[in-house]
Amino acid sequence: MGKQAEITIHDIAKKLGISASTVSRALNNNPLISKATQAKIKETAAKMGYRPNTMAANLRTRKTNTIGVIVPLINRHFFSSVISGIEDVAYNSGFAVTITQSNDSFEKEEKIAQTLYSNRVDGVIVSIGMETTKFNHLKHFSERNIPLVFFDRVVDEIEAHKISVDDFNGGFKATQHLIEQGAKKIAHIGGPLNLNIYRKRLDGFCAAMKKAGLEVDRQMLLHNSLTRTDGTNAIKKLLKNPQKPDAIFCANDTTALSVIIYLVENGIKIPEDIMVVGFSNEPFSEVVTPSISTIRQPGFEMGQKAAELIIEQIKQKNQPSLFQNIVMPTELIIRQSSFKKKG
Amino acid sequence: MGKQAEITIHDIAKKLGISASTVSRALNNNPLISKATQAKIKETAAKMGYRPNTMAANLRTRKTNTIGVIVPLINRHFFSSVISGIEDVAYNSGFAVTITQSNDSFEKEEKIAQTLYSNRVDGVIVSIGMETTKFNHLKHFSERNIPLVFFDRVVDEIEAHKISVDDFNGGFKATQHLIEQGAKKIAHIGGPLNLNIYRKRLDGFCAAMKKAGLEVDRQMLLHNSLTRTDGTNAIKKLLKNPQKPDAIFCANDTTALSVIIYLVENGIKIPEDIMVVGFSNEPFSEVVTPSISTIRQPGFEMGQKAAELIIEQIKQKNQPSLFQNIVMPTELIIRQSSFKKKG
DNA sequence: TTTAGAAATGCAATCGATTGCATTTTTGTT
DNA sequence: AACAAAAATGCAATCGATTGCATTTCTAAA
Repeated sequence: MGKQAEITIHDIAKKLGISASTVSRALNNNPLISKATQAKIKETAAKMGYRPNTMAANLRTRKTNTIGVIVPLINRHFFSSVISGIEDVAYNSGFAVTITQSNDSFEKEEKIAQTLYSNRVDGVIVSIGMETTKFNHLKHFSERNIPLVFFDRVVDEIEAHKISVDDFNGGFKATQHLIEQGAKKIAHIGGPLNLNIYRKRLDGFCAAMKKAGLEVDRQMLLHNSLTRTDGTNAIKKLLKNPQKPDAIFCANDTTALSVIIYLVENGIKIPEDIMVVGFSNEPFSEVVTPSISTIRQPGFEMGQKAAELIIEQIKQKNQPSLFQNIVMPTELIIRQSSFKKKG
Repeated sequence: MGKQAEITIHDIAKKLGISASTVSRALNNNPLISKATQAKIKETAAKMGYRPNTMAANLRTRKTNTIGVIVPLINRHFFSSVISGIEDVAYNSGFAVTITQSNDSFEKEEKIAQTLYSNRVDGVIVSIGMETTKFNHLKHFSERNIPLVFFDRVVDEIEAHKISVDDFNGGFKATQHLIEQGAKKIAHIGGPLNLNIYRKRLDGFCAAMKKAGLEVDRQMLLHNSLTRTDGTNAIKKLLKNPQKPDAIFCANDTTALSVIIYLVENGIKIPEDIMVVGFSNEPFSEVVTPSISTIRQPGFEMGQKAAELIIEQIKQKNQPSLFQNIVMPTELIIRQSSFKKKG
């Protein structure tokens, strides 16, 4: 088979009768090398089919030009949007991206973090898993001056750049909208409270209720993992209450979808009997019937921003004295599932 | 700041008064090392917070334990499912995964391939972009004995393992189903014909038509990039024909969605006036109204299989004499957009 | 033509782990 | 106790590119 030998700078050097250092410098556009020599070296390198061995360079320079990314699940629209944004910016800055998924398992998240460290990634962008309540595996990075950027599911306990959407405001706007549409008994199906995105959405919900002088009924607050099944169970539970809700704010669109499907199946009218608002603006939200009112999260842009921040940190070597806490604005998208009348 | 120095096997060796080779062997569970020494070394390594430097090992062993993945767009349900499947298997076999997206740009695909090679990934899993008609950048891998596995958008010209769904059969089943539902004038909105998945879907379409003794009307065959906009333009065009279709087989769900939305907006009844079938089973297809009949593609499983195949190749070093061409079965999912009566 | 200074190139160590081969230590047998 | 065989450990080269410092070559002014 065409078992081509691997070509190194030494091969090029030998062929041209010069030293490897000169070849290395020429290929890196080092101005110490004369234009003539550089041209000759580059030409020969191309002709010989030379491809630099990044590992060797990495080992020597102690840089990998690689950004590690940890997300709960790649195959989720929001996360894959973020990844896409990260990849976009990283690629244009000459960085590779290593993607890993924790599957919301703490154990896997820890192992992944170790692997990324062993691979000496230059920086890590992470959104923590649902089970994560300890953070040593992540502190490890900042302790070693390896830039860390959190997005969406951020960690308060660690100093780092953080990018999140305005979950509080999102929860607030969603709830206020329901109130404006005439809701009085609003339920909330939220996520695990160890994740502050869900705490904040809940806080926003409560704040809007309080502002409107409405009571938050304990029975109307449910928390689970926000899967399709969880959503169905939650709506069943809510409908068993003596006090039935006239509106539900779900902490994600998946749950909202479950709720809607269950309600439609059981002949309960949306939005007339019960209004529903979700969170995240998943692609299906727009096209389902009734279409789901939701809070838009700019995933791609968050990814871009995360990559920009981490690359900036990587380039300026030492940790910045001031960490940014970027809160992306949320946008309420009103669709059929909650639209009765002009607010 | 806690600027921890990096710990190497030499540090461990020095602390224990032994040689670095012994430390290296102990950490790699080499049986040459006595149990006692090994235990002591591992303990000390843990205590000192040692983390292996993968780059150094990689350079020496000429392996990276990394799989490169090239997809057109990460942020697409099918592709992110595949990636998720790849990551799943790779992680469990100790491989890292570097993900890149070509954005369907040939230029970017070429550069990405170079970068992956420079990073000396152990293997590459790829689904080519829409613009790709030349393959030197990919042949480069197989010529250098770097395992290559294609999925979905495979390349006939290169010998390698290939994993695709049965696009022909998918197209055939979709069309046959429409015929069974009473369609006579069936249109097809397909993708670029340089991608064989779209050629095969078209072939399946034509075969089913021929089998039923139906004519394929040239006017009823459109090809574009299958975006939302393309879909809308295509349906507009089809409706302008003197001969209007009574059914449309779309080569992906996105196009089917565009078609459906346009038809609904214009008061054309689905499936009564026009039936629609898509391809891929995107998450929205199930929940849109009318729900979209489609062909299921097992993305996650394809990713798993791709990872298994490439890892197998990587481990047995030399290229297999026989390349597999795995064709995953497709499944027709009948939903509202095409269901008039029992087939 | 010299020669100082600038420009270009080369030497050799380095990054951290691996590994073939040599050497030392241990074990078991007589 | 002696010694061969087996087990454990160490030495030193290696992977390929980078880079501080030394050396050579070139340029231009005297």
